[in-house]
Formats: sequence, C-alpha cells, structure tokens
Amino acid sequence: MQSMDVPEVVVLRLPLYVRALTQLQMGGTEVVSSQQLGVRLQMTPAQIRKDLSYFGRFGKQGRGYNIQFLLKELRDILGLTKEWRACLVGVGRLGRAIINYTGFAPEGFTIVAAFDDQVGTDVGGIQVLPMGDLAKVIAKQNVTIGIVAVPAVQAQPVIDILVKGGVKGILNYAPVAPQVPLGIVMRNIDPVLSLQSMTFYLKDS
Amino acid sequence: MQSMDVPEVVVLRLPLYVRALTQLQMGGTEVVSSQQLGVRLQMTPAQIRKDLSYFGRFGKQGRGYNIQFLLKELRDILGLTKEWRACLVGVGRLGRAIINYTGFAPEGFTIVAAFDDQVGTDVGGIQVLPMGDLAKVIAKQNVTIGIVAVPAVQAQPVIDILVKGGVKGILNYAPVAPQVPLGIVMRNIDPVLSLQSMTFYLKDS
DNA sequence: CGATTCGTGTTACAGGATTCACAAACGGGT
DNA sequence: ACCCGTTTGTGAATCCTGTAACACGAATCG
Repeated sequence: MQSMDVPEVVVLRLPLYVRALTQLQMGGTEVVSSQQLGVRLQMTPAQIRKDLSYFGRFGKQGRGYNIQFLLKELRDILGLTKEWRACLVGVGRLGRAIINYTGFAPEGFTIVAAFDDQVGTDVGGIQVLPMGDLAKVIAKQNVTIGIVAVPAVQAQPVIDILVKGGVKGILNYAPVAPQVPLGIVMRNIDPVLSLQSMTFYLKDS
Repeated sequence: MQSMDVPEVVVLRLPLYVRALTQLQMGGTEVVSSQQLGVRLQMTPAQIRKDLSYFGRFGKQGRGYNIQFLLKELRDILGLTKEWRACLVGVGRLGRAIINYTGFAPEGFTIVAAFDDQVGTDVGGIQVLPMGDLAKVIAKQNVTIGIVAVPAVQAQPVIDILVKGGVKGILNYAPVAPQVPLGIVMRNIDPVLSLQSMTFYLKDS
C-alpha cells in the first residue's frame, strides 16, 4: 500500500488538482503544465510536480500533463471511481441543509440514510430512521462514511456509535474535537474556527 | 505587530485552545496543565506550551494555566473581544442555512446583511438586498467579513466585488480556489474536498 | 524550613516539507 | 537529422514544524 509513505499534506492537495483539472477540461484544454496549474492554484510548479511524483510519472517533458489522463490517474489514486455511501446523523437545520446540498452527488457521494431521535418525516426524499437502526443500516446498505450534524454535546457519543457500527470515515460538522480510534479517518467542517483564526489577521488593519 | 513572526499553523490552533478552555470553564475547572489540555486535544503538551509561548508567559510552574486568565488573553490575541460584522452573498439553500446557523452569534460574529439577485424576501429576519448596494452597506454598516455562498462560477466575480467594496476577510463556501489580493484573508469551507481526501485512506480497507 | 514534586518556558535537535537547480526528454521547425 | 525552446522528474539544499530535554520557579509536605 502506497498510502503509508505519502505525506498527508500531499493527499490533502490532490483533490485541489482534481478540481482544477476538471475545470480546465470543461474549458476544452487538453494539456497543462505545472506552471499553468500553479498560477491557477497559487502554488509553485515545483510543489505540484513533487506531489504528483509520489504516485508516478504522468507528464511529458516539454509538453506538460495530458489532462484527461492525469485526471483518470488522480481519481484512481483518491478512490473516486466508485460510489461512496454515507449516512447522516442529525436532521436539524444543519442536517437538512446537508441532505439538500447538491454538491455531493456529482462527485460520487450519496447519502443513503438519515438518523435522528425525531423519526418519521421524510427529508429531501430520504426517510429519517431511529438511531437504533444505525448498525443494521450501515451493514446492509454498505455505508462507509458517517456525517455528523448534531449539537456539540451529542457529537462524541454519536461518533462512538457510528464507529462501532462499522463506519470508516467521519465528516464532522459539530464544533468539537472528537476522539476516534486509530484507523478511522476524520474531517472536521467548522466555519467558526475558520473565522476565529481569520480575525487574528484582521484585528489591526 | 507580532502577527508577522508567528507561524500560521499556530494561529490556526489557537481557536482550538479557546474552545477547549471554554468547555473546561463551563465544567467548573479553574486551572489546567498543558498535559491535560494535550489529552483533550490529542496533541503533545510540548506543542501547546510552545504555541502559547509565542505570545507571552501565561502559566505558572507547578500549577498550570489559570483558565479564565488564559482565555481572556487568547481572546485578546485572536481579536475575539469585539463584535465582527459580516455580510452574506448568495441566499440560495446554502445561504439560508448559513443565516439560520446559530453557531456564529455566540462567538461574536453577526451577519448584518444579505445580498442576492433575487431581492426582497426576508430570510431569518435579514432583508435581502441587491448586489448594487453592496459597497454602500459595507461602508455604512462597518462590515469587515464577506461570506460567499454562490455557485462556483459566480464565486470569483463576487469575491472581487466584496474585496473592492472593502471587506478584509472572506469565508468562502463555493467549491473553487479563488484568487485574492495580498492582505485579504481567505478561508474555504469545502466538505467535498474533505471527503475526497478521506477516500484516499478508505479506498482499500 | 528543606526536600520533593510538578509543570512551565526555552533551547537544541530531528524529521518533514518546500524550494531549487539541473540533467534528461519531448516536439516542432528547418 | 539536428537544433532549440520547453517542461518534466528528482536529488540537494533550505526552511519550517514538532518533539524531546532541561533548568528553573512555585507549591506541597513532613
């Protein structure tokens, strides 16, 4: 498994490349140099080349990278060729916004189930199930990702349940820094933290 | 200005400290050691001490950090003592979810205006104004932060307008990597990118 | 009051990550 | 067939970040 000796920062940047390349492809471009990509993404060409070189040799000297080919490779590396099935916990305002968010599906992420204490009502075509059904649904529906949209205090217990249920990755919207066992991948979405680090630079200007 | 020689990674961690300390304070704790904080935040005590030492000497040997004092200091450093006024651009599904999000206000971030092409309707008690009024409102209402919740293609032009209008920081929810002039602080909120880097680790397990 | 324990702030170090620089490769033009 | 401008991939060098070690101040205990 190559995952081990690739720095995590590099992995975090790969999706940026995928996105930029996709946009270029939409625009009809067929070949791009690390130089041009660098301008688009505000980074040095050297870094882009180094990053890509962790995974193989995708470019041609004197020409650059064939976009279609590089995209296919990157999608493969990131595991974006298959569909990923996620479940959502918490169907409050935030949870409903997440269900209705149209950005996930085109990238292959599908929310197949939603859980909450207030059961019953359908939201955006998805039935809301009781928390008790969680483990069963994860197993039966082949869910690998849990999306957490509950209040802060409930986040840790919910995440524990998700992990015990067999989820491998967690996308956490709750404003906490939850603990997960080794081997579980977590990503936090936290606009307040972003703002709070921003104000440091804004405070005297 | 001390901002210059403090590494950005450190600044990004400060809000985490603020949050953890606040929770401890709620729980009635008065003093905490870097050790204990480290357990809570999954980081080494050494790093916490080093981070804090960029800004001063806040702890007492043999005792630890007085939470109330350290919190005040950190809030000061981050500029969280005053109220920050933001405006939102884009009142679609995502924009409305942002307006209704209850996590901003308690931390001192207020959305004072919203802009969109579809004018008129009030959303969550905030009137939606036409884009043409943007510059005027930013100046009159003392807005320093712009929140972008428009579709990808409109993001860059909207950000240009916000910057020209005088905003100093931008919280961008659109799935793009926008260019901003030097001196403007940008933070991106992008769940899809988070998921796409997650799958790299999930793809063979 | 002296000894012991605790935990800070700081300096030194090791490991990573970014940038640099250059040989090798490619394509187009002549 | 050969040259020239271009751009890759990759060690080497530089910069940055995190960790470990330590000296010292503060509190506690007998």
